Amino acid sequence: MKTLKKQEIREVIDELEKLYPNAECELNFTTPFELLVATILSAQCTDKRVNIVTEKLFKDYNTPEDFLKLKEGELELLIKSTGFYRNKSKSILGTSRILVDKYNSQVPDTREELMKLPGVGRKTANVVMSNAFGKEAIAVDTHVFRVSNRIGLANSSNVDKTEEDLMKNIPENEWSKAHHLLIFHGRRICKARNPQCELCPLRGVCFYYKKTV
DNA sequence: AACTCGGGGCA
DNA sequence: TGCCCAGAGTT
Repeated sequence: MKTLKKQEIREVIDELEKLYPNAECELNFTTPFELLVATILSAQCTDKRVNIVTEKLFKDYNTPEDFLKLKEGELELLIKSTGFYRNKSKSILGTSRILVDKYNSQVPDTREELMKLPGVGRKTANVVMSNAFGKEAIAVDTHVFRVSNRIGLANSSNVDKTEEDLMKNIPENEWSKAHHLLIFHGRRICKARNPQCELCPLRGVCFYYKKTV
């Protein structure tokens, strides 16, 4: 596998934008803190189920102070259907504690500070920076990783280097947009199993398609 | 690099 | 019933 040429990369982004003109974050939130909580909950869970949980959860709890009123076990019950609920409950409460104690209950907007919060890795930090603070970032989840390496926007076996490849190959003012386009494509056509290559406009340049033909 | 956490939707 | 889902922490 190699990576595409610059002109091909331009065409890929344009094609994906035509295919998904409304690609955007599908998690429901009204504040950076709500997005941070929703993104922690979204690990190995569909965003639809996260939205079902947060729709009720955020009615009663939408600030770090609110969540600190809950015991770990109480929060576990509220978020149970998102899976990994023990880890997520610890992460949300630990993060809430730090925000109240050190950040005046505000969510920091730098990757370094976000990644110090329990349960916040590079992917979650990038999602928050991009969708809550308008900073350009490429959050590499399973979809972005798979699709970009199949097509040839990246050529790497780990997510950190995939992010480096993407930042190198994609203009900085399009990082956040590209992130959403790759997720939409991964969920609808370039699926992990049985990808719908016959529906994909990127067949002409895609390394994965060339390999499977 | 491999392992663990996990309930719910869907075939 | 088996497989999979907008990851992160530990060993």
